[in-house]
Amino acid sequence: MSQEENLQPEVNTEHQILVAARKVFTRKGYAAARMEDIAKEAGINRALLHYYFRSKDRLFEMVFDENIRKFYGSFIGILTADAPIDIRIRNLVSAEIDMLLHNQDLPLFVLNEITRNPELLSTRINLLPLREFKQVFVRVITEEAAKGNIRQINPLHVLLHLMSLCVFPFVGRPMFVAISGATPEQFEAIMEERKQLIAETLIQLIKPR
Amino acid sequence: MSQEENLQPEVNTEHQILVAARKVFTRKGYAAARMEDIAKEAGINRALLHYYFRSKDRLFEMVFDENIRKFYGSFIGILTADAPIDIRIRNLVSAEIDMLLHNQDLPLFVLNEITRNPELLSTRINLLPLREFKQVFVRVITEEAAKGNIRQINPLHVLLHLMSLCVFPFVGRPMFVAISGATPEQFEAIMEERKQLIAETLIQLIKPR
DNA sequence: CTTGTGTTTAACAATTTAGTTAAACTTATG
DNA sequence: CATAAGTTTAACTAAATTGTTAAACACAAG
Repeated sequence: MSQEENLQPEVNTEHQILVAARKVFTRKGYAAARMEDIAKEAGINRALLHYYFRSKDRLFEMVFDENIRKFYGSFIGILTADAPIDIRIRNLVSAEIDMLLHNQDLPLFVLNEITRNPELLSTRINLLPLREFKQVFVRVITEEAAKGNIRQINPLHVLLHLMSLCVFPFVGRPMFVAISGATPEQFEAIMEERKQLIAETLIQLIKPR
Repeated sequence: MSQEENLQPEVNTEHQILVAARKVFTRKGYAAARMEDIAKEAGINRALLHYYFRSKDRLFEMVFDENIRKFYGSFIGILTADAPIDIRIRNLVSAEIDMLLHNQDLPLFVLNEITRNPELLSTRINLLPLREFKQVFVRVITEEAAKGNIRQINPLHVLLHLMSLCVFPFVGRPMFVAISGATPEQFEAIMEERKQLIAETLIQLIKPR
């Protein structure tokens, strides 16, 4: 029949395993993640895990690829949109923080795995889109500076400001929660507030002097 | 004789082990650190490691305590000094980045271990000085705002800006290096530049509107 | 020289974990 | 029903790792 093939791709076992693996790997990191944890999370047993995916490394590879794409995925499009630079910055910050609010474990996972194993970036294709984003970013900042819309400034500083302000709160979240006593809801509210604050900070940073 | 006791505390084995453990744990994290690695780094063998420190956990505990103290240690003093607020901010940022340049693996280690095991903060004494720093910070910002030296702003936002801008580059360093191609020397130079940029950003953030 | 502390060597036990395998069971489909 | 793919159970291997132990060794101090 014409509807034979997978009406609900979410409920086949292979996909369930991938979802479970992403959750476990992203939360605990490669070293601390146990195949048993993933099996339990997926509601199956270890034997079936290896039946679908040969090894822990293969599973991790897929999760890492997906996660690193997600990590910078939200950045790329907005930057080259047809809008004034400060609008683009507002949209960029907002999109990035929205993505991070939905994937709070993502940054620590990505930064961790890259630190422990830099070849994840250098040997794989993973680096290319990241490089491309950086080039687009540098070009945009340089062009806007040439037009006089913003001041002359090393684009890498702007990039570091952007990444720092958006990403760090999610990496430092447990420490922030410990010292501030914020609940998850309060943390989320603070990050919503920060969207504006961060955008204003960045606009202030690049404003002609 | 009067000079019998330890003229060079750096060369006794116990201290050598602690230095080695700090290096290995801080670089690789608890889960990935091997007792064998620590022994090799200290130039001894595993048996002697257990002769001095009963277990991996005990060793880790000491390293963690030392590291978390170092992590916020540089913050505390400067904040209450007798100087205009923007001078204090400049000094704070400068001291913090200097500390991080000398302990580049520190932030990822601390944030990682706290994330994987939040009780490290909640059950131990470790949280107290951190809380104290936060209280001092909030008080200083609030007082300065009351005096009209700075604008009304949630001190937690200022704290997050400060931590984000200072700490993140060291957590994201491998990714930054991968996309920018910066050498270690260039990275260090960029961070030196950023001292001023970050201080200006923070001053701009709290400036009366 | 003797003694005790620090140290190495080497072997060992215990535990955890990844990965494999064979057999049995389930279930949808022809 | 018969078959095949999916799944479970249970046992297993192999490797890595922490921690222990006994014996020998080095060496400084009495």
